[in-house]
Amino acid sequence: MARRPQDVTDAELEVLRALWEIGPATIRTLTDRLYPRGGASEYATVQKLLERLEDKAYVKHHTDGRQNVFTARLRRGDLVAQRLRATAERLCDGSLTPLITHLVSAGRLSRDELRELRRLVDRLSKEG
Amino acid sequence: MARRPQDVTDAELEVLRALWEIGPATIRTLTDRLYPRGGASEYATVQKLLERLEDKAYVKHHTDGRQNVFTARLRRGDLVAQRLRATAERLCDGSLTPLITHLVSAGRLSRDELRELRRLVDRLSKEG
DNA sequence: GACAAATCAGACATGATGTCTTAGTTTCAC
DNA sequence: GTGAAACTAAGACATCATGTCTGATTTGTC
Repeated sequence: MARRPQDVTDAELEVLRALWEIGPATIRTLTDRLYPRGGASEYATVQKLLERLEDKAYVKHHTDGRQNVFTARLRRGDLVAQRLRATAERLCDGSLTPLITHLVSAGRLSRDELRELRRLVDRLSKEG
Repeated sequence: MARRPQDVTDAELEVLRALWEIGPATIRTLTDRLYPRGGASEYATVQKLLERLEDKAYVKHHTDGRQNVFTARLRRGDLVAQRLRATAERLCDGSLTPLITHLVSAGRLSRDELRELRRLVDRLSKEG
């Protein structure tokens, strides 16, 4: 049982969320957003988090003039997918169906959401 | 950003899985299953994992004669639910609908699974 | 009592994670 | 060109989760 690092850490996720919301941004912009009234150390923290995210290929950057602009290479949905797959893998032998069943029956869906879901199922049934 | 411990660790999950499969069991039984040809130290490892699981109220035990028998207090589905809720919380502002949509459209469901899902949706629509 | 098996209690190493420091570089205003 | 301000680069650091392991103690059996 070797310990495995988390794919995206809590702090890293906050950075990603910020990038998703405001799009490509500099470290300064991100720092101001994530740590209002933050100083040099918070800046360095964000920098380190971005560096680690870049190591994991979840973020890329290019240089614009004097500063680096960071961009997410991963959409929110991609991360959702990844987490769902991980859960299915470790808990349901890789099958996604139990997740769906659980979500639909316990998800407390509104009437509209149910209608939406039915449309989706109908479409997939026809395609299949 | 304080670091938060994982709710159920990888090694702990292995113990839980074993409990789910074979039902209430002694440390010895679990150790033999999880660490074949394991010795005293592996026994102690399993014991420690069970202790931590019990701290989290995911496992309970009672004494049977001289030995302790451990039982899961959490079903597999409960843990699935918990993880899904956590994912929704951190990635979708708490809403489960995006998870469902993603799973259904990307889940590569078979015809039977789709039929099953449609039945479920129909039933919920009527109830709602 | 002696032996075996189980429990209890806690030490320990490793590494992930969030934070922070320092030094160096670039840019601009005056 | 000098100083200030802003950014980058590189890495140190403390904390603590996690998996593993050791030793002592208890309990039951022959």
